[in-house]
Amino acid sequence: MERQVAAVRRFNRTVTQRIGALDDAYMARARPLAQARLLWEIGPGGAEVAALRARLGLDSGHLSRLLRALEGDGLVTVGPSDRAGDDARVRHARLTDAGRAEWTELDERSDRFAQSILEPLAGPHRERLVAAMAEVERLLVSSMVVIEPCPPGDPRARACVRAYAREVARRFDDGFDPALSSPVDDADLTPPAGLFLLATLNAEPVGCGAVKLRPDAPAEIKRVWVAGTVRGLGVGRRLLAELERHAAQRGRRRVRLDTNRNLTEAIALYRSAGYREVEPFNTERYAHHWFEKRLAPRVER
Amino acid sequence: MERQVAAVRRFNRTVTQRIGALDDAYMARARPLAQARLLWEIGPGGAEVAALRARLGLDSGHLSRLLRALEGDGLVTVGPSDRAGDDARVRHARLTDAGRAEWTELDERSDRFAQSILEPLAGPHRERLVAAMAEVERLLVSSMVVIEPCPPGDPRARACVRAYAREVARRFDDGFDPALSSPVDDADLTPPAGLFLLATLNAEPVGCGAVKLRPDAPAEIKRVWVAGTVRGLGVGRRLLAELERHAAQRGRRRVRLDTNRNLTEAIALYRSAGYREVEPFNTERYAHHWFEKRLAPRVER
DNA sequence: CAGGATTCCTGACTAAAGTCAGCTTTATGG
DNA sequence: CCATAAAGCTGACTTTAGTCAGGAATCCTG
Repeated sequence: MERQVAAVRRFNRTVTQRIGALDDAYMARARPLAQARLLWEIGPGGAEVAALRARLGLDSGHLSRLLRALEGDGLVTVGPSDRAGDDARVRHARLTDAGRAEWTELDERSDRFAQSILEPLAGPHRERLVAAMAEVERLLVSSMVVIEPCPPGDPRARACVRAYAREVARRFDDGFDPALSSPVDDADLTPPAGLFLLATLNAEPVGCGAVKLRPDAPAEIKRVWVAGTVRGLGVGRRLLAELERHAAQRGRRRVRLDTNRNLTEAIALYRSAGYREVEPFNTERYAHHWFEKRLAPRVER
Repeated sequence: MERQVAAVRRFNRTVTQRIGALDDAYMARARPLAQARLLWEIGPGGAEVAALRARLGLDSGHLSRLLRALEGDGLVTVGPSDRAGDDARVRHARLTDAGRAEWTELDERSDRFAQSILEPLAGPHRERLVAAMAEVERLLVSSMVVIEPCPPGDPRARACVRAYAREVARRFDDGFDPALSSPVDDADLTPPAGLFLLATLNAEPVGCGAVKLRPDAPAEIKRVWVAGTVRGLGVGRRLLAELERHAAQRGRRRVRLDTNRNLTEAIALYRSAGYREVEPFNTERYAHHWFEKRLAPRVER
């Protein structure tokens, strides 16, 4: 671990600092960095002011002033949304022609900067750098995924469950009709009857998982799903572990689940997480495999 | 190439930006970021003011003021070097006990930050991240190596040649006595009689190479050396290519060199760069292999 | 439709960063 | 020993960044 920490620190120092500083220098033209970044973030398609504030993490007053500055330079116009019926409080920033030209310039500079990094390297090294960068990026992204309890009625939770249903419908041999599957009630996934976990990346939902805690039955895990964009990065495993931890904490000694034979990664995950296949314990229409795992009793924490 | 540029840009954006910002946040305690960075950079061993200025890229006035601020807080003392005989204009910054305590705190924060990146990842992913980070770092470092012509009498050039002699003395079966080797005159490596190239990383010399251009003989390459810290990153290949380019530009159609059998990486490099082994063309005491390469005639540029 | 919540804006600041000219002290090369 | 250069300091700025309290317009909810 110590060695790993040292490696991460060295990386932060050389890469983050140096590249970061250079990137800023390339970005800032005659303009203050914050303005350049904002212009960039608005982009050719325009953006809502609220979204910009969230993405750049700026104070509302500060952002307003930056927008006024860009407006003053004739690069941006800020006005209400063009679609009628939209919330008229929400304002929309758009690039003018001059702004678009400036944006293109920034885009090209960014390209040139990336090229200047690749250019001194010989072909194979170049390919290795790109591959390693992609790997770092993927893994860092996955380490930024946050998992927390969430009411199953939350819109983000609903979005995940819908995505889950869509995917399952695509992958099951005979499609998926929710009406034929045993239904799950929101109340069963709300503490203390159960728990729904939501995985988010930068506040965007990217996964979910739930556990049902019936009074004197084994805990039952449902709806473990991970978005394609972060699959293969251990998010599923983290969700599962978190659900098991919760069940153990609530005194359950066993946890079980059923799954479809086409969900091969899920089955692999369950096996490698210590689940053993058992006889069917329900009559779920779409299930082919039933798993169970014994939990070590855990102290309340 | 386009795909690679896009990958680098995505990396710059997500990794550099996010990690960079977080790193700053961890670094800055109650103190302004620039002060914290400076304190960190001074380190437990102290540092010369000029070195700090170079490393942090700060204006002399700005740095002075930052030092005064840290001095005012009792964290740093600035005075002349402790060794007698040193240049008394050069001032040396040292941490006080309080400053050392603060430094330790920053060090621990940096550790904690690195841990917070690793912690959400499962073991194997963690190892992959560390490996990928190391790879990115090495390759980026290599892409920051600058190769340029340099007078062979320059102190940095001399340092490289000394390092070359030391290494060669260690690796040759029978040591290396410069007196027994055919001597190379500085004048032969100075334009137009020849060329000496220096490879530097952040202004530190990390490699060299030279070519001798006798009037009507093939160009002869000498003293290609790369420091251990950047070996395996294509610096040797770049040096070689640059020397060949120069020879071609000066009208030479062939370039040759001799080498010792123990310099296996060098031999592999020459072969893969298109050199073919030829009969001995000189009586160099330490040479076992003689190589030659035909150059494509190149237009002046 | 009243009252509260949202969204964005402005005014009035403070803090930090960065710039530049000129000064003092110390080295160095004839 | 003198002229010149180099290292670092101070004073006197300007520019950016960031904060916070209110205020107008718009929306939502009962």
